[in-house]
Amino acid sequence: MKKRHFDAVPIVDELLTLDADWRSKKGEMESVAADMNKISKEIGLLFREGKQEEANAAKAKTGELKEKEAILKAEVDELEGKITQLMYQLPNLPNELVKAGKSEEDNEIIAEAGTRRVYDFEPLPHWELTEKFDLINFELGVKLTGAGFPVYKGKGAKLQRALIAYFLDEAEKAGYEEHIPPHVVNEASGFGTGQLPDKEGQMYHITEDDLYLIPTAEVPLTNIFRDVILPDENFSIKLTGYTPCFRREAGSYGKDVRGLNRLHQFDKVEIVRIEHPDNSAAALEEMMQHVKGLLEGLGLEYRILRLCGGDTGFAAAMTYDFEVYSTAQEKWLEVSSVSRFDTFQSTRLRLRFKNADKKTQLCHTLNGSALALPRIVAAILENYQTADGIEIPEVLHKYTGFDKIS
RNA sequence: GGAGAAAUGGCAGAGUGGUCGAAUGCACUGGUCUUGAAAACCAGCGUACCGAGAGGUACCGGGGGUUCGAAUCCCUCUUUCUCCGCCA
Repeated sequence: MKKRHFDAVPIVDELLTLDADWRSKKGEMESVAADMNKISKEIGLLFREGKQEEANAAKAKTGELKEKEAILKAEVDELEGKITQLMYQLPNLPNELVKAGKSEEDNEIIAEAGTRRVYDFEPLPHWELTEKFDLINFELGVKLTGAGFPVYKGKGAKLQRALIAYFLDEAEKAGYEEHIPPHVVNEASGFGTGQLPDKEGQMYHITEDDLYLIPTAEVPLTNIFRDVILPDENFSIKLTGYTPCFRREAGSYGKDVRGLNRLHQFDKVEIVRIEHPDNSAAALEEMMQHVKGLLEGLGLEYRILRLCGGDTGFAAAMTYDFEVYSTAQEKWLEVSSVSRFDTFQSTRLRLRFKNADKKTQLCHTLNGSALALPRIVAAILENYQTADGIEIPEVLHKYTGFDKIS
């Protein structure tokens, strides 16, 4: 927890106190309940035997017990509520590989690949390219909705669709089963994957129906397995799905949000895995290889970061970020985030399996973007630009039907 | 949106105030029998929590209520089905 710069000690101390209190109160309550049940049964017997007077005498005794039980129950409920509240405030325990650190400056770069594009002309940033070739209209999005909701047009739209198809096909080849989930979820789903209550303000909330627009397909895909007990320990569940993602992202500003760098609505193909705890590390590795494969397929220069404690999300035990280099903006853009959650989500989801001893045990969950579109589009436009147009990476040709934008 | 019906264990399906955590069938697990299998027969077979254990508590869609006692009665929400309306 220290790695996160999160002081868990006061919360844990309070939890321990509350828990001890809860145990004793609960024991007391249950013994009162047991007495009540016993008396009720006796009354039933007396009535059947026609002993009205004795039964009524027994009834008289219950009043006090009943009252006592009600008081104890209220106390137990209150303690349970407090305990749950506190537990929700505790982030996941970072994996041993995760280094301590405060912010993104402390993240470790663990791999770099690809070659830097050099230009014999002055490269344009993607927001100028999209305008020049009429691929994405940001102003139109403002008119229809607001900032951060661009309108993709013509070859821009086609490129978008091609990338989605490419990512989904690759995911399918890697054994992930495609799903098209709802784009709106209920509160229970938000809690299941840990967006609630931690990221309450990040999601669009439809108050009238108490539903949330999904910030990622992770939420509906993983919640498919909420309240599920897998029958045995021989499982490895791999899901994928394309969805739009909606994020309020309050408080961001400046050049970081220019163009496609940060949007309120964007497209993403997500991969999700439900794994046996012993297989969690291997699954994470496989997912990394998968994402690498996509980036190499697209011919983009990228690097992989292992996030430090402070930058790792609340729910994750370990996260690897993939960034592609934008030559025109001269900066790294995050295009994927692959995380293992260990039992953090499965605890909230009540997602378990029956182990060899027939005991229920919590599964591990993992997920990753494979990939998030807008910044990939930005990188492709910028890195594949020529003096008079934009080339399309080879792997996309069969999806776009064209190999050049001009 | 309007009218009606329903929600019980993995599934099917009894149960309308007390001995019901819940009949029965199927499925499943173990055993007998068999060279093996099937069939038949016998036994077992929900989940969570508290407790060292004995045991206890809670759960019959969710929440609340009536009662000494609720699967059963009342209120409410959700979901499903049927009919009507509307609709891509």
